[in-house]
Amino acid sequence: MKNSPISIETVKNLLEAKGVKPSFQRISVLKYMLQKKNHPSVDMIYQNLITQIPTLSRTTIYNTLKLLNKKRVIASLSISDTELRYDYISDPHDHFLCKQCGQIFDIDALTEAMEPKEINGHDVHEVQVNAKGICSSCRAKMN
Amino acid sequence: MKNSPISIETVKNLLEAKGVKPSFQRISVLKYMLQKKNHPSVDMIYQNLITQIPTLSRTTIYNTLKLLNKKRVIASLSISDTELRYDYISDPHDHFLCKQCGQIFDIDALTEAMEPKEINGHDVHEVQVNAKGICSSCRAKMN
DNA sequence: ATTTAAATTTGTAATGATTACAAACAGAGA
DNA sequence: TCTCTGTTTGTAATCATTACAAATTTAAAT
Repeated sequence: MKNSPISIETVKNLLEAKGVKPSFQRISVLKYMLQKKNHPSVDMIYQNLITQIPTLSRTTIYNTLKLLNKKRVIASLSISDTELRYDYISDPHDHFLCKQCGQIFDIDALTEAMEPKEINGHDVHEVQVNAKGICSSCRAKMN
Repeated sequence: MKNSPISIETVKNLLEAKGVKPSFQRISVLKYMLQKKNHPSVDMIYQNLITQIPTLSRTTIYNTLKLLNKKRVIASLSISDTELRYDYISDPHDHFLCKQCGQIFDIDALTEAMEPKEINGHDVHEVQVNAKGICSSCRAKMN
């Protein structure tokens, strides 16, 4: 999980382009996601940012993620049994969740551009493909 | 959501075939799922069965679903943001969740038998394809 | 049938993620 | 500076799920 350095300015522009007023907290949350690329939970974000923003509230993370989700900057992943995870919206791809360590990995889309707008008369807004199992690193440790 | 009548005996045999001791509560839970085909939450099952089994405990539903899941009789669906839903394991198919009413519909598999055993070195145990949007019935009501 | 052991069910308390809500705060304009 | 609006914060409430131990049921053995 290497960190890609990303400037505040870049994140700020990104938020403005999506119609989100770029507050310090919002920039921090999105910057974290863009750099870590780790499909974080609310708590992963909170635990990391609280070291830099001592006054940060968990509620702000919830508010921010809900807003960014509504503005289609990030997607919420219903892949874990216990908590929502979030992902910056970029090229289409699928996800693999390790049931052992909880890490989520990007994987190539398992099927070609499957984005029907309608199924059986229902309006389709999104389709997510979730694989689950044991990641290579955890399998190695199990020997 | 029409109820297919299913005999106790049928459910009992099904459980035994999967190595699950067919207690009254377990039969009741699985019979409910087979008849309703509604991908229920714990609470949906509980609210229905409590009318027939006044002593029923929610914990029993949790225990039963966990056991049936382990024995591969049912699958747990991470599709709702708020609660786990469960589905009897039969022919491969995908799911559509209505974000308005919360109903889950079976849909034809969006892609052909996509069950890789390995992706990027990770062991894959299961793949779920989840569509979300607004169901036809809810859309009609929104006019 | 009685006794015993094991498995199942039940009820209550704890945990943990998320939401509700109102007070505190910050920034933009007049 | 004052005011208005939007943002952030902290606390309390809610809700799904799990932990756990007591009570009950079942099956086996005598």
